[in-house]
Amino acid sequence: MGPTASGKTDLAIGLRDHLPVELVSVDSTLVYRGMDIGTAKPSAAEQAAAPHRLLDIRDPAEPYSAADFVSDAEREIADIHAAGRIPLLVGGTMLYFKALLDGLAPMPAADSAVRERIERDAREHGWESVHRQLAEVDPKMAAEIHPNHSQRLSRALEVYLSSGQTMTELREQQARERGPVFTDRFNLTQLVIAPRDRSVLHQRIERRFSAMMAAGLVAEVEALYHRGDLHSELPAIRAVGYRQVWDYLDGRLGYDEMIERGVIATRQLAKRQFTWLRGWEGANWLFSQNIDGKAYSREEIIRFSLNFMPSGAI
RNA sequence: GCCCAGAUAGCUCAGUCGGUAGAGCAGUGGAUUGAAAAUCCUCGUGUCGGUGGUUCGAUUCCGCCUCUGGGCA
Repeated sequence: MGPTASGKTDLAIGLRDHLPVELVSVDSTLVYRGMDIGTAKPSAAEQAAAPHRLLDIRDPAEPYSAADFVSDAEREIADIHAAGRIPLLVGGTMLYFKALLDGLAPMPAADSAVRERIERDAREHGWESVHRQLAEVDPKMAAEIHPNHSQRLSRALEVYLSSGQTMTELREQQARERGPVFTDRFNLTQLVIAPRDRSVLHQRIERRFSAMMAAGLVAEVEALYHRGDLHSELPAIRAVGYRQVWDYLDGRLGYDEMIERGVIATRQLAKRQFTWLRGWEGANWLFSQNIDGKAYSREEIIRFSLNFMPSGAI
């Protein structure tokens, strides 16, 4: 686990030379085909040397979800174990990690018709009205969710409207029926890789974004743009970098502004990932720079991470 | 050289009929159960360009200086 641009992929590939691991991507954007440069997807050469699972499994028009990930990842993990190898899950989509570790409540999948109905209701009567409706059926959830948080408000009401059960009830059911948790089922080692100083990560992010531009990010997004069936509301097109280039192609951002907004969005993503990671139970931190700010070499980082591995694995 | 307009938070700017100032963006901390690279919440003292003057009190009014635009030479 680690924030964007922290060197996760590089470490994972390096570990493959030392341990019998198979890589499983934990990333909400790497699942999309045709989105390679902006997602920093491992190159063809890297994938040839170290195959990643759960890459390129969706078209950008198709949404992917935390629940999809959990079932896909469970399947890959079982498959890797069956082959007598160790699954190495690598990525920065922290909700996916959490969903895999803690499980999800038995909730209905997203329902676009119900979702649209709630959207329309919100447009006509405001989100306060949606919040009030939720408070009537699920006061506990309504109290937990900020009235401005349209996305979570919508989902909570959607769960009730499409299943007849409230999110609170379904979570209680999840707690009651909880089987053996992930950490009981498997011998788990959790590693976080990140630089010590935020400013170092900010520099890496800026440099990497420039490299993405040089590698042809605009052309990559242009290809998606010209397909005609994609739009800016899709999860894939809302991804960091893609959204800003899309706005540039739409004429809503100038070239320099596009780059600036893209870098800013990446920094903000990293900040949110840090919020997840800081409080992560069971995380072993692996800093990619020493106390003086000097960057560790790839070999040093690999060696440090091997120290955390259960001896039986090696 | 002259005229005009500016100079206020990291950036763009608002404002103070004279009582030492606040928005957006950035940044920070947090939340997060089928959109999560999404979405939402919290946090704002800075010689108000410098220096003299008027005043009980000047970032605000006046003079001079410096710098930045624009115009005229």
